[in-house]
Amino acid sequence: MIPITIGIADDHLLVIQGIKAMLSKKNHLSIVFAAENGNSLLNNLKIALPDVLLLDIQMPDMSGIDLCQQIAKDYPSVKILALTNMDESFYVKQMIRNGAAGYLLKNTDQLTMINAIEEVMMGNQYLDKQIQKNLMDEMLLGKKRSAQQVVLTKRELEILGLIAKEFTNHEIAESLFISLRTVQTHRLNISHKLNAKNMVSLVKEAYKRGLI
Amino acid sequence: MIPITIGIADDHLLVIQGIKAMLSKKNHLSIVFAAENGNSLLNNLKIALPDVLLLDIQMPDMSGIDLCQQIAKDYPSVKILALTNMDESFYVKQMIRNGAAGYLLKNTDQLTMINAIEEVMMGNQYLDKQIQKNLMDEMLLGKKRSAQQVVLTKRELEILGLIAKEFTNHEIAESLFISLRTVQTHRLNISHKLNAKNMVSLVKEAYKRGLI
DNA sequence: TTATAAATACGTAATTTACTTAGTTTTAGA
DNA sequence: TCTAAAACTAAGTAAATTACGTATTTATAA
Repeated sequence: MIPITIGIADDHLLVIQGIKAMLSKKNHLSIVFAAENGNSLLNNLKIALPDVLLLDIQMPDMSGIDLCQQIAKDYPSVKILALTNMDESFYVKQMIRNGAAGYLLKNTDQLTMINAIEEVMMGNQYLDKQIQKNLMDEMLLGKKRSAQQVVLTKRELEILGLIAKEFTNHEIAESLFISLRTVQTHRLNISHKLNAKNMVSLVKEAYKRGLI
Repeated sequence: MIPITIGIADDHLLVIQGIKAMLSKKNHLSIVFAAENGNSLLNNLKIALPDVLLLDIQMPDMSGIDLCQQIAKDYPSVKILALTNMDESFYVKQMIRNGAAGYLLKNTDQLTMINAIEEVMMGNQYLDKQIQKNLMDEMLLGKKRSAQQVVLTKRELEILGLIAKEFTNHEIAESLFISLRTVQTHRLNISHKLNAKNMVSLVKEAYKRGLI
């Protein structure tokens, strides 16, 4: 078996320890670093590039989704394997689009994780079984297409985030240095994109997207 | 050091592995079981009672809060140490009220965890440092008298539920056969009770109360 | 029986939202 | 590099919602 170097990025020490424990029995897998936040991750990458990076989506200082995009661009040789609790297809798509080679859920077991690592190492894509099923269902049943695959622009997402923080339109306008009307327009556009009837839908969406 | 037996309940294998890894270096700590769901936990307890139980709040089949209450009642000798991501005071209070001996956050480190285990084993209460600070702040600053302390009337709760279901005030009025103005009054009263600035707070509250 | 809380209801003013149209700046692709 | 599309910005007007004060009728507990 070819040796594989692995980097870990997760804000929970417990999870890092768990990963180490799961992988420690395999001699061909070696962990070269474990970062507890986005910044530390970027610093570690400057020093040593792993073959595979296990990347959590929720990090204290920056979004794993953004990190993924940046790392895929700056270090294309690194295979990124998303490792997270979020099983919503929205996140999966977002990560894959941003260059992730695979998507693993945190309730995974040892064999699955090692398998996933080896798959992405070989250049294949790896998706968690449950995730695959969800995506399939969504496709075939054409179920809820709306909410999740709607792409909000950066600005819209920013404003949705502030709405979720209980900012009034006026406060949003002030904090972004734009006109109240512009905020209203953005908000309305978001509502339309999400097919939202009122604020409640927006807040629910904000929850789904981890803005709350 | 006195030997301590430990049970683990967490739906993430990774976290279980992490805990095991963190505790394995200590000879006086022995893990007697690790359950991945509430049912399995209850079964394990029938076989072997640990001194300390590390209990996650989020479980696939049942709520850790309910589990805590049940276990504290059925097995009062077991010291329950909540181990979770939820740092909201609502959960902390709920767990402590339901018989938990301590509350630990998942971003904990090895020393803290072992310390917490030993504290609750000795009959003391253990609260995560950050949690302690939050609770203190809440008390001293009298900030938000914290969700659950506010008592909503049956009607108010009913209306909050409908708001959360994206009903407009008009629709609520129709479905409850009351005047629009009455709905408005109820909504306003709820907002006041919750110290809510706008709909967003209401929806968040609805989430907290499990109405969504 | 009498306070007390809950549910009901309205008037008015202020704020927010819906819908439309449109100018300017970025971004991405040919 | 140039151009078309997308994103961001902004506003007019009408409709809906919300804030706040006030008030009546039930239940309910002291």
